Amino acid sequence: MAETKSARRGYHHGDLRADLIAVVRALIESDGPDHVSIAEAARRAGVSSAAPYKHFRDRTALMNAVAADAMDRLRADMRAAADAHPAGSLAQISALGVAYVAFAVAQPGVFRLMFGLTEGHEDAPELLEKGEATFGIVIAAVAAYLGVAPDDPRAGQRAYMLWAFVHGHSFLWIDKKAKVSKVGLNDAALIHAMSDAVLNRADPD
Amino acid sequence: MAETKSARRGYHHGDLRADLIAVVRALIESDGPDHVSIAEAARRAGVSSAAPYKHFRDRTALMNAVAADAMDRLRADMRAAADAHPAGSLAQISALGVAYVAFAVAQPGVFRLMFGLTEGHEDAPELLEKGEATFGIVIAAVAAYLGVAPDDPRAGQRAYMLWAFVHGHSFLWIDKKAKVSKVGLNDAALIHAMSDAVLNRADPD
DNA sequence: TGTACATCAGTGAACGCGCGTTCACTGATGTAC
DNA sequence: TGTACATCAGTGAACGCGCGTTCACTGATGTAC
Repeated sequence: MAETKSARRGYHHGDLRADLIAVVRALIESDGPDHVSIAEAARRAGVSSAAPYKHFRDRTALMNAVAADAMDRLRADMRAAADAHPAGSLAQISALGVAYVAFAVAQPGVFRLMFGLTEGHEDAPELLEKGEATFGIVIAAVAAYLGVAPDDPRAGQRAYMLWAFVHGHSFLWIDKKAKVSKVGLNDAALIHAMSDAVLNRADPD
Repeated sequence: MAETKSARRGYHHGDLRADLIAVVRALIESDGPDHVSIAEAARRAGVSSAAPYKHFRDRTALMNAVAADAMDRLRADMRAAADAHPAGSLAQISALGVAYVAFAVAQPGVFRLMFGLTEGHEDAPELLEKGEATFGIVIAAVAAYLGVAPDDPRAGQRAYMLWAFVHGHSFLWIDKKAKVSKVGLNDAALIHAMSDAVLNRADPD
């Protein structure tokens, strides 16, 4: 939040737009993306229920802004994870998966907003683009590991297989549909084993 | 539906309970699980908005009944897929994955209801049990393939890896977050490649 | 075969609620002169 | 440095809406005799 509520002075808010995004993020985590109301967000920001409409056309626009912001943060996390390991190493690829799952577990509500079938995503091609840019990091790392060009279909296929796996693992976890502890492996070991299996064995061709 | 609306005669409905479940299933597919209202369901069943409360304690109970019903159908689909192939074959394991994804794609709304973080699932341990029974089919098939006992941790681990993969693949697909066509492999080939990789290569231990 | 009655699946009207959004407005701010 | 003014981020009251749920009721059905 740009300013705490108590720090707000006078008629103008300061940076209501940024504050609303922060407040909505918090609401999404506590209530779920579908139960967030603009009215409640305005209340939390200490502002009338009509004020948000000065910054966002409607509810959908606000939610999309939160999702776009989150996509940027996810990409930054993964970028950082990739940069922490040698390019083209298996460790780098595992680290990308670990970062993805960590993001989902730390911010499950926002993760659901980004990757669920959310109303208004059809009209926000920018979101899909941001998502593809993030996936591009994975493709590049996989291509480097395999020693092929990034546009080689094999890189895209293996990267997709890994993405689907960490995506499913994330959702099973945050939706409480599988007790991860039951599997008897920690997260990182599971992701590492999967990366190894997919990259050294998968032969779909 | 037990009776079509037009076939309904007189004061009593016939089998409102079953009809409501069918109507809600249809509403879930068209509007999404979170946008289903009891009022609308009652309207579609040709009944007053208070009638559903004779059969379900509240909205959550109705939704849970739909989810439980769907879990049974998913398990039956997977049972049938398993029975169509030799026990312990790779084809059997792939077929289980294909059946899972097919269910998700055919009934995305209900799939989301079953596997999303739905309100009231905490209080429906029966759902978790049904889910675990379904997953048990996969564990058994994997154990047979690996030639280990079903309670061998390796079977559970490999089965979970495969589950997470088809789960993620399903959600990316139905949530329109990845263009499956882009990967350049069809569904069955992708799942087969994954099963092969995980079962013949993964060495987490 | 006929009647009395208990059961309970339906009705329909009502409740309180919170929502998204619109509207004419007001007052704080920054800039041009 | 001081003043006039345009801008526009806020207000607060109002709207229409559909929801979940409750309530006292009514009438169809099946069973006991």
